[in-house]
Amino acid sequence: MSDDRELQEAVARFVRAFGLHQPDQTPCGQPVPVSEAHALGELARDGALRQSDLAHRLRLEKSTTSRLVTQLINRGWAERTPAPDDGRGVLVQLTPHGMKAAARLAEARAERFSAVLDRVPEGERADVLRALSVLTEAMDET
Amino acid sequence: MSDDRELQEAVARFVRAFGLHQPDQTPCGQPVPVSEAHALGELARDGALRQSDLAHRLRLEKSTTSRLVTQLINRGWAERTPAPDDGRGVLVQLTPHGMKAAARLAEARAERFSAVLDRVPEGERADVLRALSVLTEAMDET
DNA sequence: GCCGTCTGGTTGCACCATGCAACTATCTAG
DNA sequence: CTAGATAGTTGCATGGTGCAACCAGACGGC
Repeated sequence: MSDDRELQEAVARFVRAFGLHQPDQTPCGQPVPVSEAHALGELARDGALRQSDLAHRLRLEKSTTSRLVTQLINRGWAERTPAPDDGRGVLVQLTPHGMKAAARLAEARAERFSAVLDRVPEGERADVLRALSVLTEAMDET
Repeated sequence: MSDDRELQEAVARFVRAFGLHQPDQTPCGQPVPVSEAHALGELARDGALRQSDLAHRLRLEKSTTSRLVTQLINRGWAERTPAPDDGRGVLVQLTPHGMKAAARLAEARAERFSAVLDRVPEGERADVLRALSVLTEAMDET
């Protein structure tokens, strides 16, 4: 029946409404490319990461990740250090500057999402969060 | 409180899990660029559209939309005709070929989403759909 | 210790996505 | 009829991605 169809439309609308098309700024209005924002988020949360690990989390190809990290470095937000246990790998880590950038970003996100949540009827907020998780998990398994 | 934070993480994960990064194929596995897929969907659903109208729906700049339409035309999926009521505008419309492409796409989407919904516990499907709508609406108003 | 293979990264190449600005054609008010 | 708004097109600059080719270090079997 039409649950599929509804979900399709719902997702399509969601994607557009969220403004994920913009390549050079986050949907939250920060002048930071989307990919960099994702990377920044992971690095800020979990500290130093192997580049390959980062690629895996962001679901990006290693080459893309490599360039992404290079960009972060060019902004002075991250640095590469040789992996201690494996001569091939590198560890990526935020600089203090990068930490600040991540914090700014997080704040902007919080503001945006807070505003969005304000528009969601009080009683449904938990449902929305839960639904999103359920959906993501389901997509992950597919 | 941390509802914001949860929502942020949830959305970020959702975006990645859905694979929206891929520029040259839909998250549903079809070898069609994402933008074209969106456009195709609108045109298949509502028939002929003014290019500016399409731009508005896809939340894209008119120039981007213009090129997007050109690509559809190059694939033989759409055609431009002068707008009957306004000498400046053009109407964009799918060709039979485009209709077929849209149908294929819709089917692939349905398959993917059907698979996803299968992983969502029966009782929660309606909630998920509803939550997504609520969230989209909330984002729209922001 | 050596060789074949695997794995993490980097770089070259091709393509897609987007916006802004400048320009043309057309429409609309006064 | 002219000034200003609107629909589209095209040039230019940025960004995002993957795949393939290539390099270097790691690992296993002999």
